[in-house]
Amino acid sequence: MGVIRKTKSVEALLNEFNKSSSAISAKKLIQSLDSKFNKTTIYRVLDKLEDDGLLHSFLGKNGLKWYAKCNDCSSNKHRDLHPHFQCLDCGKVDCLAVSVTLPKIPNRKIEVSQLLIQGKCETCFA
Amino acid sequence: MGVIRKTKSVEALLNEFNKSSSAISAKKLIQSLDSKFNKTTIYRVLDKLEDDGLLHSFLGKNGLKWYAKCNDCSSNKHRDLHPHFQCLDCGKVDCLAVSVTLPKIPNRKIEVSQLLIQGKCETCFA
DNA sequence: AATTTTAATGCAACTAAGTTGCAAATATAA
DNA sequence: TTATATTTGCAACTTAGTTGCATTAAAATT
Repeated sequence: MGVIRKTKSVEALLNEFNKSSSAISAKKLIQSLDSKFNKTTIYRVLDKLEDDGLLHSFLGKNGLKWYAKCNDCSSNKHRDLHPHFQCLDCGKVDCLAVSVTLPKIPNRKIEVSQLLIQGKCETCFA
Repeated sequence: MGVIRKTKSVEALLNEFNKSSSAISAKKLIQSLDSKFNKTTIYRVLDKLEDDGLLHSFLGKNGLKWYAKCNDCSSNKHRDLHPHFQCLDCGKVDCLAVSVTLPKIPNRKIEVSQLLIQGKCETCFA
């Protein structure tokens, strides 16, 4: 969790997340930035940006890793229930600005929780 | 979705799920039954049992695939919000017998949803 | 500004979960 | 008992993500 340096890769990745409000998969980022950076670098920078609270990650369809910008979740240390919606047709993932109340679970300590909702998005739901 | 045959592998796998009420990862099943069946067979039988509504699957930590017996979820076609709890210490996954109400999402068609809660289980939460 | 320290990068090789094609074996139907 | 259809094992493959290490670049120190 060292201080984050202003490198080209950090800049390029943050730029990708500023371009769209959707979540982006690591796979997609590697494809998009293939000519500029090595995939190892991308995985490592994403990791670091998550550690530093600028991004949060979650698993989508097929166990693929997705990242999205943190808006207000940095304050509560990612312990809120952050729902994501993935379209099973086009694959797009959106962060839903909705809060879900967790069930009560006695004798257990909740650290993270993720809710993935899958179906058809506005565009594909004709 | 053909008729399921009473083969040794089907019997062995169902037996594993009858032994414990916890969910079991495909990885674990392959390890347990390594001497008896090929991993390909295990993946295929799990697939089939899920198709036939005897098991349901979801993704746990690191995108690993987990399976659990269907108790009452076969009736509503797996469209209920079925929460799972995974212990980040020992890795165990339990199906929680709690129902969670989904947020309202306009213009989208919800097909599946999964809620994974991670933290420390009763045993590891000392 | 030059040098030292520390972190970031690229590369190649690796790991591991899950998949595929095909021939052989086994279960069910006829 | 024979014919048909499904299941199995095997080996080879796919692919997202990781690791070690030498090199490069950023920031701190002098």
